[in-house]
Amino acid sequence: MLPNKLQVKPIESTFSLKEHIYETLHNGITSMNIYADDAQLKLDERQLSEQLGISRTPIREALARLEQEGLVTVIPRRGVFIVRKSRKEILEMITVWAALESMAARLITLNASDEGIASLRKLFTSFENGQVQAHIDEYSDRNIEFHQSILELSGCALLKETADRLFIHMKGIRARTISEQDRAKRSIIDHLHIIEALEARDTELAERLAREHTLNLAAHIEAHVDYLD
Amino acid sequence: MLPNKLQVKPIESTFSLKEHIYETLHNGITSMNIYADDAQLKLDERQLSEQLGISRTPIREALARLEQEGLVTVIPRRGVFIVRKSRKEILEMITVWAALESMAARLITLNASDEGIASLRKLFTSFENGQVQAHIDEYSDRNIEFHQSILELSGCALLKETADRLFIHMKGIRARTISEQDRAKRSIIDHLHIIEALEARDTELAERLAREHTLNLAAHIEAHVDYLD
DNA sequence: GTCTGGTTCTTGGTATACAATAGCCCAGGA
DNA sequence: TCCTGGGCTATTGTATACCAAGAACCAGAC
Repeated sequence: MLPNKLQVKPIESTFSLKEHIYETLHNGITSMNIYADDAQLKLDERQLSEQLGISRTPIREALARLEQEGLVTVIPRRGVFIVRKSRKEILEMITVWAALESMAARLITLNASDEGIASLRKLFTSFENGQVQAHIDEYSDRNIEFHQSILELSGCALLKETADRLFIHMKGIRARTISEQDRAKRSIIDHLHIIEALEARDTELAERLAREHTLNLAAHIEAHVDYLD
Repeated sequence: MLPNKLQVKPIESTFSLKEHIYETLHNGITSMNIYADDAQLKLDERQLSEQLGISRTPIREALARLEQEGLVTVIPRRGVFIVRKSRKEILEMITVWAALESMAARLITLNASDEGIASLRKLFTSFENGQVQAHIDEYSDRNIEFHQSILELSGCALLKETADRLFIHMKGIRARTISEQDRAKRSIIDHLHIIEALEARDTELAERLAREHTLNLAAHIEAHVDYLD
């Protein structure tokens, strides 16, 4: 049966050049390995404007935004450069992240619904029998989902937003560290413990476990990651 | 005795138009009462460019930066508007802040020097005899200093940086709430307790007190501040 | 070979013109 | 009087031209 009212497309994609360029550059930067020795870290406004067929203005706006997020730095009369995060900066990000996530865990025990907490457990049902090694890629995705969900369930949008801002810089790093088998196994156990604490509404325990789990990542990076300066 | 080597000024002030405009607008916005009924919330690019005697470009860059910080919002073909934070957003900011500051307190007990912790106590020596009411303005300054110092002493620059980003939006709010006598007195007691916990290197206690102190502010605002929507 | 001085050329900063569109106002008709 | 349609205005988005600063390079002198 056809509708008797005119169906209109709900929303016109609010396409904006600077937005588009921002996303393009953002994806490009976060998906490249900026720590490779031969990585091309310099960006050229004019070259980009030619490649993309647009003027410099929207590119400059996109670059300015990327600069404020800390992905690039623009040095007057030198050029625009993709920034390599130092080991110290990465560790600080994880520290802040731990602060955010532990607060999120706390809030969940106080405010979240039982259904919300239950949804966390579902993320890991397929790994119950220690099949982590077999599906390491899928696990990595679930791992990220788990942490995103924790922040989401806290009910504090800013908490998630702030963490997301940090997360931008972590994609590359995290994908590497998580793929080490041993850590994946331990990580999944940690997650289940956190879920149990949340289910039990044990505020202090959930907070502590969430914090320690994240800080463990920091310790691991400090000890084992050597491609940072 | 005169130096036998040429003394040079260490750094040339890297004056930039967009930087200057950014600061001007930033100061202007944070120091005005944007919650007054008759507050002028609209900004005009061209008007600003005429007033300041420069072109629109650097103004647009400054506005873009302010937008990313959440101080203004620019609606295409409508204009640039100063954003009023909702009560919910303010409360979320304080929640995130609490997360950051409690982590900072934790780190201080683990890493900071005794001298650093001692410096905190000095901030409040002049208020020891309950002279808070008499010097409420000075107290307000010290209060801010205290929280800044906590984040500073944590040794995690990003922690402070992230908090500063939130603090931008709090200036107006905080100045009002702190001036209520009763709260000032309670606040100073809280601070001293936090300092004691830090001095004792009691990690868990310091973390808890720092968190609760900040969350108390949230509770107070939720209960008593009525000029937010 | 090395240092010095200047010249060139790259590159971001700024100004300005033009385009696109959302909102407003007014006229005209029912 | 109210509604509708069109065009006018206000305001940001985008393109482009020009400028200034300084990094890099090169030549010449010692």
